[in-house]
Amino acid sequence: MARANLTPAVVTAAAAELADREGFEAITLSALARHFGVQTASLYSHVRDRSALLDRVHELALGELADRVGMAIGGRAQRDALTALADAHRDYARQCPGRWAALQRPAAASTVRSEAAGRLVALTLAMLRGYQLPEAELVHATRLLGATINGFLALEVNGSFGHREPSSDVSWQRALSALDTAFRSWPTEGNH
Amino acid sequence: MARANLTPAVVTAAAAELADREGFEAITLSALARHFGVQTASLYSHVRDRSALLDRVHELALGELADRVGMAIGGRAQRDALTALADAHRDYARQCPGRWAALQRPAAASTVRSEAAGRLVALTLAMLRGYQLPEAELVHATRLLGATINGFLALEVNGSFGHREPSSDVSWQRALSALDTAFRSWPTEGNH
DNA sequence: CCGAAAACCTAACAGTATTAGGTTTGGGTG
DNA sequence: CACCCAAACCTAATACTGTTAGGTTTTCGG
Repeated sequence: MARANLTPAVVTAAAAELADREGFEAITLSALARHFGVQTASLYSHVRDRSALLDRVHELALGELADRVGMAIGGRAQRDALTALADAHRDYARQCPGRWAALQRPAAASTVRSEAAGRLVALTLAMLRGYQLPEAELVHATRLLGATINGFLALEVNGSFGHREPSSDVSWQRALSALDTAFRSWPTEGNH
Repeated sequence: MARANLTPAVVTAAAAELADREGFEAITLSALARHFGVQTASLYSHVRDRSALLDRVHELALGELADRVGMAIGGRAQRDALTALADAHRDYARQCPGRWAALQRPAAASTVRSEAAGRLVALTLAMLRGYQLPEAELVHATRLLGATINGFLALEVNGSFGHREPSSDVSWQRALSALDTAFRSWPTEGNH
């Protein structure tokens, strides 16, 4: 049998595809080894352990998401930019559910310092700056934005909205409207 | 050795305490068996399998959360009620992180129909009705509320906010203000 | 061409869930 | 009170999983 000639990047990519296909929990060294026609133990030449592999998938997903967000918000401002950023997240969660799930676990220290993380933060801040918030409030706005988007998508992905009417698309519009309003009329000091 | 005299409820309670102490992933039949001084296989007399056990913890947590929310929002309305409901969630997530984590996984069909779930939904709707939203919008408001609260707490619990300044308490206040504003000025038809 | 690094393997261990079937125990009934 | 049966518990086995240690093979650059 020809050898697989694996690299950390190849293993990580396969893990991401496996996660999208069969769920994040399906990322297993055994399954990957089977996929490559290799012994499980051999993977340890390319990845420190399972946890490190999941961290790599996390960072991969972060980079892909940042790419999409960058494409989406270019040239837009305020609600248009907000919608573009949020929809980019939502499309990613739907098209790559396994990768997206990888983003829900705590980021490794190295991921926090990664280029991908910095890029996504920068894009988010760029979008928010269109709302002219006080500089000191940007961090709170970022947290609210992340909480709402991730919270909504988590509920949507795991089926908490049921398949009930009305469609969650309408709820999504309402959520974006609420965020847009919040950013346009952000409370200032004294106005708790 | 005297026998443990287990019941499904006792096993579930121990699983919940284990989760709060060592994390949701630490809920393992082996660990519970060790805790009770019993063979792992013996637990299958009381619980169908691990998945069913996690579902039971989920439902237990749902009931406890509904209790707290019920206590919290009594006699309050609008922002006071919103704050009480949200803080009840937040306190629960902090004091019972393992139980709270159990709520993040998809609810079993039986849990959806459970008394606890119905009670929490009813309390949430009661709070929202104080805002005089159109009846057809209650679903969307509920989804936004759940998304924001769960999303915020998920980010807070897994340390995504870092331990950076400013404290997430301020961000929490901002999020509640945003929700309060959203509910008070909910978009009506034509007002996208 | 050859030597070293990288890729891969075998072997082993530990922990986990799960099933099948047997044993003990305790409480209600004849 | 004896018995008996259902529930509680056990033993034994299987099948995964992750992980480490150390050996073999392939490949590629000098």
